[in-house]
Amino acid sequence: MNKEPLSVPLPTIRRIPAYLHQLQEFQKKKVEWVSTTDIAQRLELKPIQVRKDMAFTGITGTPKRGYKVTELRNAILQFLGWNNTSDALLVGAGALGSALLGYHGITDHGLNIIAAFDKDPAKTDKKIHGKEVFPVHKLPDIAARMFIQIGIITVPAAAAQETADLLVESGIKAIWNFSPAKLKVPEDVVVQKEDLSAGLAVLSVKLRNNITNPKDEE
Amino acid sequence: MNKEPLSVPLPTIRRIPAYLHQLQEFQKKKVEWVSTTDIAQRLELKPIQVRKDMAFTGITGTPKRGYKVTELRNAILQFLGWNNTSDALLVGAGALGSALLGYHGITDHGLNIIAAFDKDPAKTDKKIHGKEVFPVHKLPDIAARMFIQIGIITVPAAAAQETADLLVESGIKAIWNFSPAKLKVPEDVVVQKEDLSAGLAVLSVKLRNNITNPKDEE
DNA sequence: TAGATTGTTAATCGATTAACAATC
DNA sequence: TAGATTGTTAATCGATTAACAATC
Repeated sequence: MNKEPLSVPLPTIRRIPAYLHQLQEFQKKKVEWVSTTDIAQRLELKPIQVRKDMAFTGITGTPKRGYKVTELRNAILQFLGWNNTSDALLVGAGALGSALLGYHGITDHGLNIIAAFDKDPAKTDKKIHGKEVFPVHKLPDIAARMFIQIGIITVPAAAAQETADLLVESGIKAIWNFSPAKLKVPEDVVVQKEDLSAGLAVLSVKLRNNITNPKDEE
Repeated sequence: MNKEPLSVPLPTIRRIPAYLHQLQEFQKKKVEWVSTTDIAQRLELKPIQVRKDMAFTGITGTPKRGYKVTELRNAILQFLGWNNTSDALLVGAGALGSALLGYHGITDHGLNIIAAFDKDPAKTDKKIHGKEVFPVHKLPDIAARMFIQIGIITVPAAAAQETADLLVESGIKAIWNFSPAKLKVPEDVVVQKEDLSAGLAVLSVKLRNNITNPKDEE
């Protein structure tokens, strides 16, 4: 049954980086053991949920003491594949693309952006935050030569599908899509859509509810 | 029972901007009627799910024909409160903050970033993408005078809580938090955490699964 | 008209939470 | 030791999906 690894619930996967963040804080403070009660309190979650999530990393704790901080951290890095960084290419050197190029700490998340691409000649053949920006026609060659697996799309919606097609042709196997467009890709390519507007929608609705029903703390 | 408005499922709220995007595409093409089958197909969702979600906007369709594009679009804008834009302030004029300042189309999402703030004097008293960047000590006065309700945090994790405190003191009621820190705020302030690392974690796990189990398309 | 699509009610599925025995 | 915390099994909750009568 090759479906086993996929069976980790999506909400669990999404919470795991927050656990990692906490564990790194504990590690900085030289704390050796941590309980799910500690972690849950900091993240405003229920201890039982943290415990259930932790189980997916394969680490077992010890009753009364909790988990070893370092061991748990390493297990999470392993689980996410963030212990060694993967190379990635970014297409679309606009405002958002530049931000990702300049985002230190993205390497802590297992990603190393090698270079950027843009079809606007005004943006190419210079560096943004120390990364070279190439004309987009150079992408297939560079991607293939370096066996890049991950592509990041930060182009406008209208250009997103053609960008995805180009990445796929160039051998990319995973796309981090920051455009609002739904991408069509072959089944062996995974896409993760990062949708700011979804988050903003939640904020908008929460704000409206809070104004309409003050003190509604449930 | 004042809990009623909150009872819209969170996943529904997150999907709604994607529906809006599709409806605007249809509107551009001068399409008058749209069915949930159409929308679902474009977003790779089930029609029944789209129909269930639409019900929360209060709009009813007509059997055999579907929904009126314009009517549905307006209902969604109304539902999200994106029909008139709210003013917002942004704190942290680094790479990500600059990106948000330069992000056209954020006004389509009901947000109008009035100004930015930073505590680094090197970044202040100039404009980024046409928006003034002020020293952070000027925030309370500007926020109060303009009755700003929304604050955007794009500072590093270490400075996130103090930024949140400042925003709250200045009368902000909603915080869009792009830092990995969990913020403590009074109960009448809503926080939406935007967590890139959660998305990247999902991508990492999907990629690993796809490599380990090729052809696993389910 | 016939067929596609809606809205509603019920069934299923999956994630969260609770309960509790085991234990360092 | 006593008490806190783990891991497991069961119960609950909420969202998704299915079924289907109503209908333009």
